[in-house]
Amino acid sequence: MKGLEARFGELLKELRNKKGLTQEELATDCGLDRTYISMLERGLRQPTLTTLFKIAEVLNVSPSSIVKQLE
Amino acid sequence: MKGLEARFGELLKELRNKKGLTQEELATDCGLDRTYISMLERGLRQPTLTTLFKIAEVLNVSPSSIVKQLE
DNA sequence: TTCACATTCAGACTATAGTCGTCAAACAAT
DNA sequence: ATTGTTTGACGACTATAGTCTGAATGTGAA
Repeated sequence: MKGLEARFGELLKELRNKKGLTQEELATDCGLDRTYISMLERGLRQPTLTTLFKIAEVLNVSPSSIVKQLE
Repeated sequence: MKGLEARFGELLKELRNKKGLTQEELATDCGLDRTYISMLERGLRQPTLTTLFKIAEVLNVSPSSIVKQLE
């Protein structure tokens, strides 16, 4: 079983691509750093709650739906 | 509108009490520190994803249901 | 090829998640 | 009043979330 961070990273990349955003666009819209988004997608970092909420808002999905896909 | 950390803290306290656990019992079952649980409940800290999952498991609720109550 | 854009990687940095030891406040029970 | 239990609060600490700059690598189109 893959780690939680890795699964979150894959999902994030998938959702971002579905919205047609680059990592940099997502980052600036979230008020986050470009390289940090890259690390999230590669499973090298995991978000805090508020970061999850910021990302979900920009991606137009509910934070809970993201979490649900990780369960 | 109250901050996300504060709302998470209140919810955590409510769920913990509903299960009849002390902060210390919850902490050891989660593999976390007692003082950290105290800080979470007081809204002084916010969890990362994996911490959210650990806590949810011990409380017998789904992580997404916790997040959903914060939206 | 070359140009432009997207992503990875690396290092140094700041902010905060999370630990640990301890003590005091609050609240029960006797 | 005292004993035990729970929680709050504190400072100091370690681990990691998150920033910043820049360079290397990839990708695709002209």
